[in-house]
Amino acid sequence: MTHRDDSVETIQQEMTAFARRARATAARMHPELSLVSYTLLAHLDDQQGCRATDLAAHYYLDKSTVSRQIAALEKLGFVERRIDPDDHRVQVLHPTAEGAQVLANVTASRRKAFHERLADWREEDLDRFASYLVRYNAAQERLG
Amino acid sequence: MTHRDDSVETIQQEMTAFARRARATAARMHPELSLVSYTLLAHLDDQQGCRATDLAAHYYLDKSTVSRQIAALEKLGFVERRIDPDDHRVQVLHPTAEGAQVLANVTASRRKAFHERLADWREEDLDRFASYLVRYNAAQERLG
DNA sequence: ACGCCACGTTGTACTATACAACTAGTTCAC
DNA sequence: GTGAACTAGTTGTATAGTACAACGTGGCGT
Repeated sequence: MTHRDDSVETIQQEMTAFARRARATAARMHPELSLVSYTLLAHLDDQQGCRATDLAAHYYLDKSTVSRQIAALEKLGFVERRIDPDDHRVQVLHPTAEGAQVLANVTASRRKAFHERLADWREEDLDRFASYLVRYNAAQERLG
Repeated sequence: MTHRDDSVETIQQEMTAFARRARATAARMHPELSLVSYTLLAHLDDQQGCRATDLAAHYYLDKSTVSRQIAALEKLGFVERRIDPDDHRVQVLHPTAEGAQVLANVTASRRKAFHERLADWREEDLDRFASYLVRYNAAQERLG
């Protein structure tokens, strides 16, 4: 095995280990908003509202999955639907004031946890790590 | 927001994006062995056998979860149990020949996919990326 | 106007997971 | 040596997240 193989092996193992744990960790830290709901709600907030179909496309989720996730978020009062007046099939989804508030709290607390984990990293390393992740994810998206 | 904040934000987003997709991607590529079964089987192979309890501890899974995963792997003929003669509560788990074979195939194919994704990276970058991931995961383990 | 497409919901099924209650073996204190 | 406390693993039950297929409804092109 070359050194290159070793590195690839490690990346594979560590990414896998991370993936296995992420959901559970997120659930433990934020019982009020799962990793998925958080991601969807954050996207709505970021995009200033969008359609369920857009969420599904963006996150490679089935539309039925998104539909149920949104239904749950609506039931919690975190999301509201606005029927598009120009096309009555379309619902534009927006965070409610309460949803935005909860999102802000969870975001702050997640950010804090990440900062703790990365506290003793040099800025230069953080920078490189961030760009490697972006590059890696882009490649995964491109190659399936 | 400082540059440091930016980097942390990016790392957070990209790690989250990755986590969301990993399971589905793994399932699509290897329907015969889910991400979890793969991980457990690989650990057995690596450790030359171990107990269910060890798997649970190592992967932060409930023992019931491991019990069912192992039951499934046994049903597929990929794992066998050997009762510890010194302690009849204990089952030492081992991959079967067939299990080892399937594991080898999946490992090879996963490795290939990772190599493709990382094909155009310089060795130096791979090396750094690998060590960043190890460092990150260790920190997460330490801090919950 | 008819047929097709787009958006979303609902029925169904499956996987991964946790927690609690349980069985069965082991060890230790006395 | 016997009973209490512990450990390993299984099973019952519940929940979340997900996909696929069938469906209803609304809009659009010819």
